[in-house]
Amino acid sequence: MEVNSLEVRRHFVNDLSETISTTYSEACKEWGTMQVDIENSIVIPKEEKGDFSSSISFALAKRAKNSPMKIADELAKALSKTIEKNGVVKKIISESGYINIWLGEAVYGKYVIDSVIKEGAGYSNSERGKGKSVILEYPSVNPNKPWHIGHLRNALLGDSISRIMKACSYKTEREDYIDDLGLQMAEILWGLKDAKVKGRKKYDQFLGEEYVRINKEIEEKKAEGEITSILKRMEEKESKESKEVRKIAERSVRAQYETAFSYGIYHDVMVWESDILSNELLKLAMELLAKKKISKMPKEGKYEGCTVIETNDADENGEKVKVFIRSNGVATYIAKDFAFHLWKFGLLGAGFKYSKFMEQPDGSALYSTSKEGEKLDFGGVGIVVNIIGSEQRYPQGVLREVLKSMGMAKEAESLVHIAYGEVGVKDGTLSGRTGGWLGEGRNLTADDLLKEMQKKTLEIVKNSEKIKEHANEEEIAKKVALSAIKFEFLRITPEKKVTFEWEKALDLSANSGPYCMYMYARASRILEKSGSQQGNLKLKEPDYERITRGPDFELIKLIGSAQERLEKACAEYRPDMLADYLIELSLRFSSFYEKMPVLKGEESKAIRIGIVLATRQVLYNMMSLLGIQTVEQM
RNA sequence: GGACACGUGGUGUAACUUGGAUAGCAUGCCGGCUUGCGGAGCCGUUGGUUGCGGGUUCAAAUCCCGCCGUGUCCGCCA
Repeated sequence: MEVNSLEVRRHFVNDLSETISTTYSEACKEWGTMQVDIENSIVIPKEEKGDFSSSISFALAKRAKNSPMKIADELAKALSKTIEKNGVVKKIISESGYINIWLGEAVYGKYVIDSVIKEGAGYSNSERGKGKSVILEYPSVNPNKPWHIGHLRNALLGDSISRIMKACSYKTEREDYIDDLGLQMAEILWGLKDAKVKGRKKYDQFLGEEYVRINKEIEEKKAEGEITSILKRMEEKESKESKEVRKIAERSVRAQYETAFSYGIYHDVMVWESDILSNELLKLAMELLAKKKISKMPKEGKYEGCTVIETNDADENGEKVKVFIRSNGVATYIAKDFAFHLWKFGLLGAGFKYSKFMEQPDGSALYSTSKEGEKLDFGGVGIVVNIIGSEQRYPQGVLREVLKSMGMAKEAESLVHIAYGEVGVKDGTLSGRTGGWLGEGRNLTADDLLKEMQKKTLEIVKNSEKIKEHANEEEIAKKVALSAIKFEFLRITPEKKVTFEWEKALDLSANSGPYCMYMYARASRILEKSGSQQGNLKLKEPDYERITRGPDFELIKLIGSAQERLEKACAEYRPDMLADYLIELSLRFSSFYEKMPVLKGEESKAIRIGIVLATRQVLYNMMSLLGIQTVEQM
C-alpha cells in the first residue's frame, strides 16, 4: 500500500464528511453534499498546529446554529473514534475552531520511505493523464535568427511541461512549428542573394545578423513591393523560391537545434507551414468551414472576394470579421493556424507525410513533415497545449471561438494556451528586425547565455576541492550552468514578465538550481560514506520509531507530498511550482542534516540514512522534471 | 475606444482558481557559526497599512464594484 499526503487527505475528507453527515444530519440536508467544501477546507497548517487541518466548522456554524469552536470540538471527538489501529493518524484535536490531525511519525515515515525506495525514479509519478494524449507546441521560432533568451524561456517551459505531463501518464507529442513561408523568410530571400557565411559563425547567427542588415536595406530601397511578390511565389508549388526558402530554413533550423540540444531540449516532430499547404490541409479546413456555413464570402463591401469568419468581439471600428482567405486568394496566418489545429485534434480526416529529419543526441528520432514520405501516427490528440507569448492571446482566442462555433466544444475546451510573459531587457527590446538581441561582445542569445554561464561555473568548479575526478570538470560545469539557467527561467510563474540582466543572471548565489544540485551531491556523499546503496537499506533494519517530531519528520512529510505537488503543477501547467518544491526540499534537507547527524546518529543512523536516500531520490525526480541533471560531486 | 495580463518588505517572488490561525521563501543589510556526515553551507536580526478607495463576510492578498499605474493585443502582417 502506498501512503502519501494525497491518500491521507482523501481519508481525512471521507472520514470528515461521514462524521459530519451523521452528527449534523439536519444541516447537511440543506447543504447537500459538502464534499467539495470539505476538500477545500483542508490545508497544511503551521508545524506546531498539526499535519493537516480543516476549517469546515466555520462554514458549518451557521447551518448547525452552533459556534465553530463547539462544532470543531464535537467533530474532533467523533473523528478520534475513527482513527484506525494502523496508526497513520495518531491524534485528532480541535483548536479555536480548526480540526487538526497529527500523523504517526513511525507509521507514516515507514510508508513514505518504503515507497520511495520501492518506486525509485517512478516515485511521485501519477496516473491522472492515463489514456489521454497531448500535443505540445514549442518554441516555434522563425528560422531567420538564432534563439534569443525569450525563445529560450518558451522552449524551457515547453520542455518542462512535457516532462511533467509525461510523469503524469499523458501520452505526449513534442512538436515544433516552422514558419518557412512568412514575411521574415521572404525578406531573407530578397536580401541574402549570393551572400556566403563569413567566418565560422553558426548559420542561425549569420542569418540573424543578415536579417538586421536586410531590413535597413528594404527601408532604404523601399522594396516592400518586391517582397510581396516573393512571398506569393514562395507559396507556389514547385517554384524556385519555395525550394530555395525551404533549403535556407532547414539549414537554419539545424543550427537552432544545436542550441536546443545543448540545453537538452528535444522534439518528436516538426511541422512546416509549407507542408500545411502542400498536403492540402488548408483546403480541407476551408471546405469544412464552408460546409458548416461558418465562413462567408461577401459579394460586396470592404471584404469583397475574401473568405471571412464572423467573431463575437468587435474591434475598435466595430468590425466583427476575421479574414481567412484574402481577396487575392492567399491564406492569412490565422487560416493556416486553424487548419493546423484541426489536424492536431484529428478533425480533418487527413494528415501529413513525414520523413526522418535527424537523430537527436539522446538517441530519439526527430521527424519532419515533408512533401514525400511515409504516413505516421502524429496528431489526432485530445489535448493541445501551445506555448506561445501572451501577446498572442487574441488569435488563440479566435481559434477557440471558431472551434466552438463548429460545434467542437470539447476541443475548444482542450485547447490550452500557455501565455507566458515576454522576456525584456532593461533598455530596448529583443526584436529580430532591429537586432535588439545583438549585444557588445556577448549577444542576448541562448548560445551566449550558456557560454557565459559555463565560463563562470567552470571557474568555480576548478577551485572546488570536493571534486576528485578533474577530468569531468567541463561536464560538471556545464550541468551546473544549465541548472542555474533553467531554474532561473522556470521558477517564475509563466504569466509574469521577466527582465533579463546579465549581472542578475550570472549571480549564482541568487539561483537555486545549483543549490539543489549541491544538496543532491551532499546526500550522495553521505550515502557513499555510509556504505549504503538503495538495495541494502533493509539489511540495516531502520528503526522507524526513532523518527521524531523534528526536522526529520518535516522532511518526510515534504517527501510524501511529492505526488500531490506534481499533480497540481501538471493541472495548472506550472513548472514553477516544482521549482518551489525543490527549494523547500533542499532547505529542509539542509536543516535536517545540520541538526541530526546521520553517520553519527548511533541507533538512529539507519533510519536517517533512509531519509537521506529518499530525499536524494525525490530531489533527482523533481530536478529531472525541470530538465536539470544531477552530479555526484561539485 | 474595447479586451486581457500584471501591481505583495530595498530587490526578486509565493499564496489568489477553492476566502480561514502570526502574508511564506529567497536575496540584500546587520550579527553569529568551521579540530563537526561537504562553508556553493547553517543559525539569528532587520524589513510589508499585499497599488488606492469602497463593499460582502464571523473572517479578505484572495470574492464583488470603482479608480490609479505598467504592459500587451484588437491588420486582406506573421
